[in-house]
Amino acid sequence: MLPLGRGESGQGEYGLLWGDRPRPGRGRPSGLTRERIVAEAVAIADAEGLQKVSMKHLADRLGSGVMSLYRHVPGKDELVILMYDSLMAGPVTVPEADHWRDVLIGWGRSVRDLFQAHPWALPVATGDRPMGPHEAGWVDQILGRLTAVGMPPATGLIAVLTVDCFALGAVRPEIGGSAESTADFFRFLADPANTGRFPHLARVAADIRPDDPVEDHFEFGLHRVVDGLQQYIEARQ
Amino acid sequence: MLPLGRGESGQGEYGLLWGDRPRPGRGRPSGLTRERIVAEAVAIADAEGLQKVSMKHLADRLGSGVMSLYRHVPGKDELVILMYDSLMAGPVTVPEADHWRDVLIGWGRSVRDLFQAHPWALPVATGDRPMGPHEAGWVDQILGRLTAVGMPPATGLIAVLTVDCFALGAVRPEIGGSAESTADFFRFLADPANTGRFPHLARVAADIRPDDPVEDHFEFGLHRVVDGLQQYIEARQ
DNA sequence: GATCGATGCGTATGAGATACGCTATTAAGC
DNA sequence: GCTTAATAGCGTATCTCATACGCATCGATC
Repeated sequence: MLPLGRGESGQGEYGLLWGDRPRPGRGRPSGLTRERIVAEAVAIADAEGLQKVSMKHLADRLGSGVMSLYRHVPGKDELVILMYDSLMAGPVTVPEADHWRDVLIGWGRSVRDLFQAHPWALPVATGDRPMGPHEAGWVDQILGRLTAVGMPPATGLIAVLTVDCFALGAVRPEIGGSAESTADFFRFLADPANTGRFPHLARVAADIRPDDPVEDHFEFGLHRVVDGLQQYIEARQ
Repeated sequence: MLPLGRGESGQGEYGLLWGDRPRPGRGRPSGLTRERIVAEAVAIADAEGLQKVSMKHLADRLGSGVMSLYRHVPGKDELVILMYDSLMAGPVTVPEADHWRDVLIGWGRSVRDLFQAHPWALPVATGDRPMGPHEAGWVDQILGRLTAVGMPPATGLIAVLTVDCFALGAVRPEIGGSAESTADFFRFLADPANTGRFPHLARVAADIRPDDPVEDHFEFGLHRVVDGLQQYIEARQ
């Protein structure tokens, strides 16, 4: 959560996230819409990477002129913010559960799934950005699910934050071709030439086993985090 | 960990991270060095943000021509990778401790401190990048500290990864002017106009207290993560 | 001192974001 | 129907950047 800028107050240029744009009566109706622009930009980023989202490329895809886009979004930076927030439109998909523990596990996996589907969004998420309405909606929904199974709201918020933070940090190695790279790295460490340089890493690399938790460290970590939260909560009751 | 590219094998352009460059006997000795370039780039990013690190700006600071830089780094993208890895040169600063628990806590705080000092590095860390030698060195050192106080190496690795992931995800709200923004956000939620839109968040916002864990959610989460790890490890013994 | 191999760097190129201003289009009011 | 105001679409120009290319320069080696 960073600058908010609802309406024209605050950061100004971020009013685009929260501001309700009035429907104009007069004037030419717009063929382009912000929604269409943002959706197409997300499609490009998903398929070709965020780097390939240029105003020109985007305009070509939409069959419009480059400068037309600026009638609907203030600039490229703001577009990226809108792209990110748009990912969290729609309902959170967390399986039904009777215990908050399982809700949190499901939430962590949802976050992972989101970033796996849109790898470009991870650096955006960790950059300086305002919290958008769709993101807030997601958090609100998951909070609702937690309170519905008996968790106090304030506790729910901190729990959601903690799981969210872990998921955000842990999803990077899950993205793209990292699995092979990790294996590559361990092979590299096993090479005698490098054993001396990183002795402790080399020792681990030497006796890694297929059933080792490193192999699925997202699930491993997720359960440890939830365990830790459970221990805290139960101790307070 | 992504493409490694040690030497010329693998990704090619990332050989710059691991490759030992030969000292040339002949030819003009270089006034510029990769180290100086990277250090100056880091200084710019720290002071003005990563966006302001342009080859021109950098060259001006170094008193050299723009194209001279390309004799020492292949390009801008690679420079950023080098900048990131350079942050982890030098020893890890984790206080002495007798129990692995405190080592992990100290490690988590070190990671936080690093990104607080260099906020631009967070999106770099979460982007697609190879693991560099300095980063590997950091992990190796902390692994050594853990094994020194009796933790099995394989367990140590997964524990370090888990804490690292949490810290990486949790450090963003700690950066820059986020504290005020969070407060702003809660004020926003308290506004009756928004209560209906995010009912659960609004309820929490209404009764947040100064001593609430949300106020220092990094420390809170860090301890929960380590609690969870401890529970797992003790259960296996 | 001649040579070779590396560095320093000016210039040119091309991509990208975006300010400006003109034109086209439509609803509202007459 | 005609005028007018408000808005969308967008071509052009400009500015910032990264970087390919090639020449000039410099020093250690021979």
